Amino acid sequence: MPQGRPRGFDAETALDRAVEVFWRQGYDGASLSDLTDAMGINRPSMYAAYGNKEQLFRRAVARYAEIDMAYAREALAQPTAYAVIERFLRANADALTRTDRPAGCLSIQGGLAGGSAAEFLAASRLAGEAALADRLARADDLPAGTDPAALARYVMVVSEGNAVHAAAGVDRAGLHATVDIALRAVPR
Amino acid sequence: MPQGRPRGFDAETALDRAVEVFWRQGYDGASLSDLTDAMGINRPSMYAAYGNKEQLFRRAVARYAEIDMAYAREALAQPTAYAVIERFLRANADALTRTDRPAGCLSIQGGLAGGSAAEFLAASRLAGEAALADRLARADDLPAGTDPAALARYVMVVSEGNAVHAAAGVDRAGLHATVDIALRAVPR
DNA sequence: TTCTTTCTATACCGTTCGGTATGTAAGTGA
DNA sequence: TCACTTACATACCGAACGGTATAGAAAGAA
Repeated sequence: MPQGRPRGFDAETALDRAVEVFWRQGYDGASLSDLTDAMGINRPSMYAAYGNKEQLFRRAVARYAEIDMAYAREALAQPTAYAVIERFLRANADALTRTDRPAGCLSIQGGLAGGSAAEFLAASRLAGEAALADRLARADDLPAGTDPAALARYVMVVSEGNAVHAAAGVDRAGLHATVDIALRAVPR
Repeated sequence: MPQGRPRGFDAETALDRAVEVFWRQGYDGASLSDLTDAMGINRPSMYAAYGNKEQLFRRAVARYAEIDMAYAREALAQPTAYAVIERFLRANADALTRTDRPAGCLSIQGGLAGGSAAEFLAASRLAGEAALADRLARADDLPAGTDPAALARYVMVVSEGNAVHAAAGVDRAGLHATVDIALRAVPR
């Protein structure tokens, strides 16, 4: 059977551009024209390749998790609970203030109020929190009586608060100063 | 000079309804129809009374700060730095999970990505942070070497992270458990 | 009552939204 | 070379957006 004309753009490269637009403008704030302009393709190509705006967003979030949140998986591989948390919060502070990326993080900037995008992002954040709680529960170096789920939630709260601050323009040193204080609450 | 027909609604009551809509749906997510329906007025009355959507939002944020963030001013009046912080974070956790109000806080739900609403909210949050930093700088019970601005930023990070969590459905006990941990980082 | 002023109601404005129909260009397999 | 399949480009769709023109209704002052 004939193959047909091949696609004239790279789907992953175009997705990377979409990530940036959603990151900077949020799900609702990113119009199809904004997206397709940045992706260098036109509307029907986007619909053919990704489905619709919401599916494009989900793909963008998955790509973001794979690329821009790789540091989180590295942090989970640290040997002690304290090292996991410190590494996560430090790398998070750096990721929130990369000069070649929008400030803050896609999960927060994408949208918090109403809509399916907000629900999807909230669920994925809580999944990350659960993964951290699992890792902390498996650590053998936490003091007896430490609640791994509560500690994981605290760490995520700090990272989300830092994301809000980064989006408001607080610089890298400011975020790390917050991490300095936050780490004092972590048992070791 | 003649007075003209008096307004048929109470401007503050209508504003309270607008606060709820913005809180639940965000600035962009709240359409004029959503707003005027909830306020019980029609479009021209809204424009005559408040100016336009953005000015209505600013009035709503001011009203929110006056009513729903009164706890913050009470917290600043506590006698010691530690008491100020503990009271603020506890009352914040309660405010984020009131059953008669949307979950989370208007300042975060209103919008974080792009647009003048996000900038306005970010500036008002930083103003609150500055007020807390001022109060902490005036405290005489903080250990020498404590940076009041950094500590204030940490406290705001925790409150913002908790707001994100509350919007994602975490309950009051969960937020207070985070505050339990967060307070361990506060010098006393 | 009459005049003046302001509020209210309806209907509408141009623009932008997410999404799609349609015709044409560009490749592959026979 | 020809048939076939798929991608691309343009132009368009109905709906919803923020905002407003216009006309009628209601109150106080004279």
